[in-house]
Amino acid sequence: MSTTSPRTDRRVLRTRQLIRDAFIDLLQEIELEKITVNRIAERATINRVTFYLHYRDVPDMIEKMADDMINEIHAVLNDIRSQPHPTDMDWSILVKILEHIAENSKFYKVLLASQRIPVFTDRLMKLIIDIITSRSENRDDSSPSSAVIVPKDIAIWYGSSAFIGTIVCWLRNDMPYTPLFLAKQLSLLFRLHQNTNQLVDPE
Amino acid sequence: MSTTSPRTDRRVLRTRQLIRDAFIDLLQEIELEKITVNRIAERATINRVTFYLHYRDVPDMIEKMADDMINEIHAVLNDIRSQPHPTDMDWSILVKILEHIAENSKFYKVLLASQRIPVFTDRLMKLIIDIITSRSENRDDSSPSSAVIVPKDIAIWYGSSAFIGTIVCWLRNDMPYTPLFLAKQLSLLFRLHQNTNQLVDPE
DNA sequence: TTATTATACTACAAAGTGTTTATTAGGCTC
DNA sequence: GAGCCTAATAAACACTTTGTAGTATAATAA
Repeated sequence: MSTTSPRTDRRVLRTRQLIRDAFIDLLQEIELEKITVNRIAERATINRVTFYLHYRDVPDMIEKMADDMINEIHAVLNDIRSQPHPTDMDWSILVKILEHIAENSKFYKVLLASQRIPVFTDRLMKLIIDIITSRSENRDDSSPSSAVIVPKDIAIWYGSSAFIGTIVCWLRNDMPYTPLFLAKQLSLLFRLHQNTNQLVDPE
Repeated sequence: MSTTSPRTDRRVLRTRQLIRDAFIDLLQEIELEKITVNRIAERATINRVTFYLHYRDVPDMIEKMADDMINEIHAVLNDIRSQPHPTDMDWSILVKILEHIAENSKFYKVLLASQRIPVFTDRLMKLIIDIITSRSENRDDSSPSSAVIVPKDIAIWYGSSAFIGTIVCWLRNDMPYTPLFLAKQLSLLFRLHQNTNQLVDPE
C-alpha cells in the first residue's frame, strides 16, 4: 500500500528509486546497523530532509520496500490467473515466482537472502502459508492417501518453511539451478508430505 | 567462544547477566532498532561505559549471544552422545533440543522467533545442516528406496529449512505441542523425503 | 592483607536524528 | 507557453547516541 494511484509525480518516483538503489547499494558494502539516513541521502545524491518527506525512518523504509515486494509478486500471481491456461496450476505459479525472483535477483539476494533483514522473508512466508492453506482447503480430503497423519498446522509450517528456506539457500548460492528445475524439485519434495496433514489431536 | 575458562570473576558474570536480561527485557517492549547502549545500560543498572568493556557495540553483543546459544545446544548434544543410550539417535537428539528450547522458551522466543534478529536462526540453520549432512554421509545409500531423486543440496536445504521453520512457528505460536509430540511429527515428515536425495545433475 | 581488576563517574568530540523555516526548481494543468 | 502547485533543497536547531578518555572506588582473587 505504499504506492497508491495518485502517486505519479515523476520527481517522487525518481527520488524513491534513488533511495532504493542507494540502500541496495549500501547493503552490499556495509552492515544494516551502519546504514544511516545520512549515508543513504549522501549515496542517493538527495538532501537528507527529502528522505523524511518519504519515510519516517530507515525501518519504515524497509517496511515499505517489503510491501512493494509482496505487491510485485501478487502482480505476477494475478498475471497467471488471468491467463487462459489453468492447466497444472501448482507448477506455473512456482515457476513464475522463481523466474520473477531470478530476474530481480540482485534485489532479492540482498533483501531476501541477506542474513540481516528478516522482514522480507517473513512477508513471503505469510504469502506461501496463504497459498498452501487455501490450496489444502480446496483439496479433496476424502481419500486418506497416506498412512502418515500430521496435524494440519505443523504440516503447513513444515511445507512453507521448506519452500522459503530452499529459495533463500538457492539465492545465497547464486542460483545454481534454473527456476524450472528448482520448481520441479520443490514440487516433488512437497508432494511427498502434502497429503499427510489432517486435523488430529496431539497425543 | 565468548566465555572462556579464565572468566570466573563474579563481577563479570553478574554484569553479563544483567546486560543479557536487560536486552531480552527491552526486546519484548520495543523494536530492535530502538534499542541503544544507553537504554541497555540504564535497564541493566550499569554504567554505559561498562557495556563497552564487554562488547564493541550492540551487534557485537548479539553475535556473542548467538555464540552462547549454539554452545549451549552443543552441550546438550554432547550430553546425549556421552550417555550409554545410542538407540534411535534421531529421536533423542531432536527431543532433547526441543526440550532445551522449551525450557528456555522466553530466551528463544525473543531471539529465535523474533522477526527481527535473523542471526540466531541462521546459526541454528548451520547446525542443523551440519547434522543432516553428516547423517546422510553415514547413511547407507546402496538401496535406492525411493523412485524420487533430488539433488543432495536441494534436499538438505529443504529439510533443514523445514526443521528450523517449524520450530520457529512452534515458538511463535507459544508451543501448542509438547516437545516429544513435535519431535515425532518432524521425524515422520522428514523421513518422507530424506531418502530422496542423490547426487544428480540438473537437467 | 595486599595486589589486582572490574566498575563507576565525569567529560569530551563527533556523528546522527528529527523538525522547522524559507527558498529554489521542476512538473502538471489549462 | 503561462501560471499554479508541489517536490526538493538549504541552513539551522535542539537533542540523542556513540565511542573513548582519565581518574577514583569497590569488589575479587591470591
